[in-house]
Amino acid sequence: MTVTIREIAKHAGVSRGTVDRVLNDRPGVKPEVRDRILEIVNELNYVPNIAAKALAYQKKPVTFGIVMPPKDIRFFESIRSGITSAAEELKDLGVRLEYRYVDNKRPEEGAGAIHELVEAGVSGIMFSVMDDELIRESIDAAAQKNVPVVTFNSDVEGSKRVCFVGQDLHKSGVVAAGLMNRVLPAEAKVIIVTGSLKFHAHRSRVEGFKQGLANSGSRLQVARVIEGFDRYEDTFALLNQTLSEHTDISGIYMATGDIAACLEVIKLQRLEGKLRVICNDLMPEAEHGLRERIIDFTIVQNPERQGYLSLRLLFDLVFAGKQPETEHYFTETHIYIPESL
Amino acid sequence: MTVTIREIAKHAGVSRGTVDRVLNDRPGVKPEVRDRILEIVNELNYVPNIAAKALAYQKKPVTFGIVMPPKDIRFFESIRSGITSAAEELKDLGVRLEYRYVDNKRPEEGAGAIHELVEAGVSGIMFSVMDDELIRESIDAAAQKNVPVVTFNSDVEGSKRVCFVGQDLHKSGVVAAGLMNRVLPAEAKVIIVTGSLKFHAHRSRVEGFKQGLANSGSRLQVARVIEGFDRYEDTFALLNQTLSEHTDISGIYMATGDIAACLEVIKLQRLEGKLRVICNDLMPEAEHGLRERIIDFTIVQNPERQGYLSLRLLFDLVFAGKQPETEHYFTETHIYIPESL
DNA sequence: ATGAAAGCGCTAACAT
DNA sequence: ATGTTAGCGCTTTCAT
Repeated sequence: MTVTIREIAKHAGVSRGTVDRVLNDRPGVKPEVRDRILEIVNELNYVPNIAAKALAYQKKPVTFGIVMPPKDIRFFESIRSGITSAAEELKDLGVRLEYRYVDNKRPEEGAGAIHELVEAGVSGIMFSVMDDELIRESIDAAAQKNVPVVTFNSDVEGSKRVCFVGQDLHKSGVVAAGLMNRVLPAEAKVIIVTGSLKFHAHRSRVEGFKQGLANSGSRLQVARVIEGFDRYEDTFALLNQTLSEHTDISGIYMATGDIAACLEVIKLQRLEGKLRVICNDLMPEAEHGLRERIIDFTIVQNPERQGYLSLRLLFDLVFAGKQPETEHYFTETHIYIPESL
Repeated sequence: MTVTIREIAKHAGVSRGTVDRVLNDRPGVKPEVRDRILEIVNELNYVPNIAAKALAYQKKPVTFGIVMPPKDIRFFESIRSGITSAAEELKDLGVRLEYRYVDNKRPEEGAGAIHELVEAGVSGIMFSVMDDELIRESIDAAAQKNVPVVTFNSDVEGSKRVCFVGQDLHKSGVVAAGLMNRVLPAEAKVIIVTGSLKFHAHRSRVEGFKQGLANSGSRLQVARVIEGFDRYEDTFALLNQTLSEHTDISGIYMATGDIAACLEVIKLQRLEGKLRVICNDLMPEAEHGLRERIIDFTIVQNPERQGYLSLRLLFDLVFAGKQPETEHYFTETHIYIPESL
């Protein structure tokens, strides 16, 4: 027999309305009554019926806000598709989505979006904008008003977000090292391309790679780490120069940075097939590089799943009161070669 | 405004009960009325509300039957975990599961299970038992009685199952070839281990592998294809013999077969690290081989997803009347190395 | 502070 | 053959 609100009410000798008030933290119940009801709820192991809840909410659908970089950022496409498929499943349960696209470089936009959404009465927020003090405050303010925030893809550490869903950057570096080990001879030299070592996110992959080499007792050498600052020109110039100067390089790990620039340099120097190249993610340039057989492997961390899971976690929290089981949800690491496309 | 049954009824000038009868193919409606209602349903683009449906079904929960090999078959563990997580999501919508574990080698058990489940009144069946005439008949009989069957992991071709969810065996072979190409020198020799070339499923991977080599213009040579009939002894003996006779082999593709046997032979001949070994799936032996660095890669096709998707498809079909979009759903192909575990 | 009752959209049992 | 109505479990509004 499933326990319903009616049951609880009967046991407590009150009306269902009162039980509902208690369960949803609404005011207007004497503390002692509230306590007694909560006790019974626990004792009887009451679990709300989602279908009934969804049906009752029909008039005033539950809305979740989503704050992320603009649509034209290709990287977020697959995350969006994951969100969409979760939304598809939850549509039947009356869940609506409200997107806010903000500039990653302007924390005030992200913070503003959160504020707006909270004012608009959303029941939860998915958030993916680069870490910043303004944003942290904004998330905490939302938490204060009982609007849970789930960060995805990039975390806002130290904030009161309920959890983070994203990649394990360190691990992707370790995996890249593992691959290099398998495709290169023992003492080969490789270089790493990253955005900027100042950023934790960029550094993680580089560190993972180095640690991966160390852990496996590899004798591969990292000849150089190039910081391209995610700009085409810088990446192109530095990589071009490095490869000209060091003709004994046999592998490149594109940890972060402009893949197109990397591909161009390789073509320019006619190194196609002579270098083993590993990059991350399945953006169009990476796919292109794979198909052209310039890139050997790309390491992907299930972005669809990131989107799907974030929304699902928010839903479970809001609808079923189910707290996330961990603070960090990492999506699985997968390796792609052209044949697996 | 969402279109409800009430709306339809109003438009058609009938009662909601009648509309319900039409929508659920229940008897007792004049054909002309039925047609008119269906017309209106289409015109107004009616979509049933899942939450309401689930709530109404509360008394008599919808049950899906699952027929698969016994629990002790490790391979099905991850598929089961995928089923479980879908079931978790659907529990709130009143979905119940009824498992039947049957011997893969005894078609009559599988056929019997389907029959029983249909008699027991399940609303749909997930099925994974090896192809056979008896089974085909049983699936068709279920279809006749309006009980949809989704096959997963291994298909029952030619039957009236609504769709199949599983691996793309050919593709896994192609990917294996792609990997071999990258880790072995141009003219190296490899051998393939399979169960029996008589079985379509076993053959597919082997063919995929060969075709993968051909397509990429590889000069790798397949020195031999060994049929181990999925038995430890046969696999061990044949592989041991082959590797003794051909000392110029530099790679093994374990397409299908006993991985433990393969690992033993390699250890026996002290070939650890000298051979590049690629296998499939993430069973305990494969994991073990990966960690020991005897197996270089294992190719996995998302078994959790197979379980999850099969149940979800069944649900969508039964609850929302959503027909599967394709007859074959293939899960994604992923490559694992020890570092990605 | 608490109770009673009217839905949310659909199903099923009962009436006509 | 078709209409009516009482739930399914929860929320919310209106009484008390």
